[in-house]
Amino acid sequence: MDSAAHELAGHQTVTWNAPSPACPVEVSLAAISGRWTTLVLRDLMLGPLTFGQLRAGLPALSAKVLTERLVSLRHQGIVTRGARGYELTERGRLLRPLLAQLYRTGEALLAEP
Amino acid sequence: MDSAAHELAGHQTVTWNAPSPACPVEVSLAAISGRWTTLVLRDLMLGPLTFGQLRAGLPALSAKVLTERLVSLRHQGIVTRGARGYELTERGRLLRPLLAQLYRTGEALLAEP
DNA sequence: CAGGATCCTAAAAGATACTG
DNA sequence: CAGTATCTTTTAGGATCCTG
Repeated sequence: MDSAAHELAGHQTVTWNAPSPACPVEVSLAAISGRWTTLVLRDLMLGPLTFGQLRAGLPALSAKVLTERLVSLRHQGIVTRGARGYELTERGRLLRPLLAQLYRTGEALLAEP
Repeated sequence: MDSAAHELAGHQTVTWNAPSPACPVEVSLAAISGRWTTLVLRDLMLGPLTFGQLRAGLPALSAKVLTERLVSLRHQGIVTRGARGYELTERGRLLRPLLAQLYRTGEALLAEP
């Protein structure tokens, strides 16, 4: 209860309270927010992919939105574009435990109705 | 790489791919999505709170949006309204590790620029 | 106090067409 | 193929006023 309480307390200072860009929770949310974003990240976790490969894996995702996601992720330093296409950065790989936790929590929610 | 890979693989089937409500990741995202939602959840992690107490803790949050959040969280079975105000359910408490992970990941992202 | 009902604006998403 | 540009629709958020 100790470290968890500390971590939760740090989630925004208690006095002025507005969703603050400096809050670690907001930083994480910014990285995964937006429709399709977690799916794009999941695919990139497996290795570099080109634009076309990403589209092929997510057929219902329009080019426009995919472009927007990739631009945003690049601006956040989560993805880079190189010779092999798009690829997670060191920072991007930090998101893996978060995706895993999202999955685990979802499973738990589905199991406890 | 084993259990993590399994968890990531489960994040949507690979063939038809669209954000599916049945996907555990989407279930988790639904629980925490929306501006202010994580802050409301954080406050409720500490114990039951009335509508007014929640507003007092989040002064910049309008009554309308707070109402929307609480309705949504109640429909998801994450929050109940009782004699002592609003309170997390058993299911709602399942979100604690996720909030902690959001915080930790955010810290890590801020540390690795 | 604890909300509900309206109205308005802004941002996100989707469709489509186009370009290097 | 790998995007960009433009347009329309949808959704979220905020402001304000009203009510039990």
